[in-house]
Amino acid sequence: MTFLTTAIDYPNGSPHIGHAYEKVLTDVLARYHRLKGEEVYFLTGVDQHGQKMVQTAEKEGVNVATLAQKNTKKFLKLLQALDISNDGWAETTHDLHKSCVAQILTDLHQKGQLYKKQYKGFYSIRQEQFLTDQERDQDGNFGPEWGEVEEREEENWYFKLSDHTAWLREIIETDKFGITPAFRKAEVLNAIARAESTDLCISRPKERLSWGIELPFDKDFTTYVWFDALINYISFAGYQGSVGVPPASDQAGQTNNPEHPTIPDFTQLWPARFHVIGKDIMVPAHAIYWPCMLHAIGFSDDQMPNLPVHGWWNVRGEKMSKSLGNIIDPITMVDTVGQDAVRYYLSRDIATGKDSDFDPERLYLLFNTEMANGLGNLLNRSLNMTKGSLGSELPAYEFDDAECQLVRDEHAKLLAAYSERMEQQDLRGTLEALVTFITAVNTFAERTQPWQLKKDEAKRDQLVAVLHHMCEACAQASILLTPFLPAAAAKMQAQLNLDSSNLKLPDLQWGLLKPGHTTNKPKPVFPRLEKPD
RNA sequence: CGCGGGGUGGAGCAGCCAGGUAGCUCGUCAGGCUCAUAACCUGAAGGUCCUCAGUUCAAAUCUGAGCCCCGUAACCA
Repeated sequence: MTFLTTAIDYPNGSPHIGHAYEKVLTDVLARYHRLKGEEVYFLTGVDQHGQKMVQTAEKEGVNVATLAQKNTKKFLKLLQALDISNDGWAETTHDLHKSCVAQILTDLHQKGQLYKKQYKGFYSIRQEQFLTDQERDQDGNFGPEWGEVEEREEENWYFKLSDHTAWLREIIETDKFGITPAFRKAEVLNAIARAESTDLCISRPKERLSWGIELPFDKDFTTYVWFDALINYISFAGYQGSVGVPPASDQAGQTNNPEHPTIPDFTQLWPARFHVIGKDIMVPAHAIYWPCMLHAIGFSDDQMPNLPVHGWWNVRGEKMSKSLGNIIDPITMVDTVGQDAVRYYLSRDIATGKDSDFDPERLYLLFNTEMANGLGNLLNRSLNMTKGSLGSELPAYEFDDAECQLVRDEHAKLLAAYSERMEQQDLRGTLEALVTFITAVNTFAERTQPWQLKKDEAKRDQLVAVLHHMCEACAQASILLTPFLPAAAAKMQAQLNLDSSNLKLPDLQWGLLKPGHTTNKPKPVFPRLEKPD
């Protein structure tokens, strides 16, 4: 089974376009793997514990559990708005997760991977962590990024991270723990060098923080939020038999995928094919803590996940932030331009791994030119001519020529490029290949001029061939578009009268529309977006 | 400071890891078509791939030096 996850979001605020991006990116990958015929389990969720949740709740004057619940709903709403096809849903306050974390802590404690230590040092209240000399700047001071720093003496529990760093370096260098793009891998290796000698403090005294998971062997402490959150990737995947009914991933109290009402068998899921994450949580959490935790728990080298690290959407070259007031609300965006346009833009206008600028102008432009004018118009003109010239029926035909052959060649090229690009998580390149194909088919129409062929009864066989190639091309394109725009692809298929339910990528070949196939009434699938103002 | 990203025709970006006719979307100019969502197609103009040096038969791509821009508090993918 192919197991894909997103990072779990921190619900101390509303989701923004970056959250939406990670969901769409992972959803496209999940749907792609399903299209390949793989059984997929796609997990996403929320990380509800931690000091910052408590702080936000205090600021808003509400109970922290209430806050978590309220904001979690917003993230669930986002999944619906974007038609995210997650199979599982992780909430770290769920009992199933808490007991799994407790079991792991107990286990690590017994293995001697955890120890208690008195530590006196400088503590950043903002970052909730002790600072070491490595955090000092060249003048020996702690920079403003740490906020208020105070000297504090405290007893805490530590995880022997340093036991695993040499091993970690090895599996990253040998790509057993895959990190992409390549420049991120270099960054992680660099970060290991800096963090090699320090262990990870995994507890917070309960009097300071009680919102979290209690250490099972020392009731005076709460588990550090990352040590808790990262475990969601296995707790909600059935690790240590944590089977049972997971939390509901929609507001009707159902999991999104009725095929997976309970958590599947862990041995079939692990290792995760991908943990899709953002660049900000790569170091240290996902690229250092997490593999070391897995190693300490006892996972072998070939049971390590892969880490595709995506970039950020900026706004006018600036980082998106609440203080700049340039946050883009994905749900408003979907309400304005529709789910298809948002999914298309988020897939189309960013190179996976890099940053990009979120530019509404480009969203309109790309969607209108490539989907409305390109694919949508192609489908519309194909169906219209089939209806007007052939009474919506595509009978058998004999005709073939170089132009027809060219369309089939372009289709073969598309199939090759599609898989190649998708295997590299290059959504943008994949869509570019699709657009190239669409253009080729539009060119085919210009050259063969079916509207002229129609006038000559002697050329009817050629007309049938041309229209079949056009409709067939649309059918093919609709299948390949499914991971990106599932709703639009389904509409296309309805108009083409194509049942795609059992179609898988490996056996996708030219000839989906058999002789005698009838098409349905055309109606624009991608209405052009009218720019506001 | 250190760490990281970037500098590619008018705009925005791929390509660089695994050197070998510089690619994509838009824009501009000229033309064609009329089946279609005022959509589609063709042709053209436009580039010292930041600079310098090096390696090489060959460098946007590798190496070294330099210049410039951005990120590296919080909110947060």
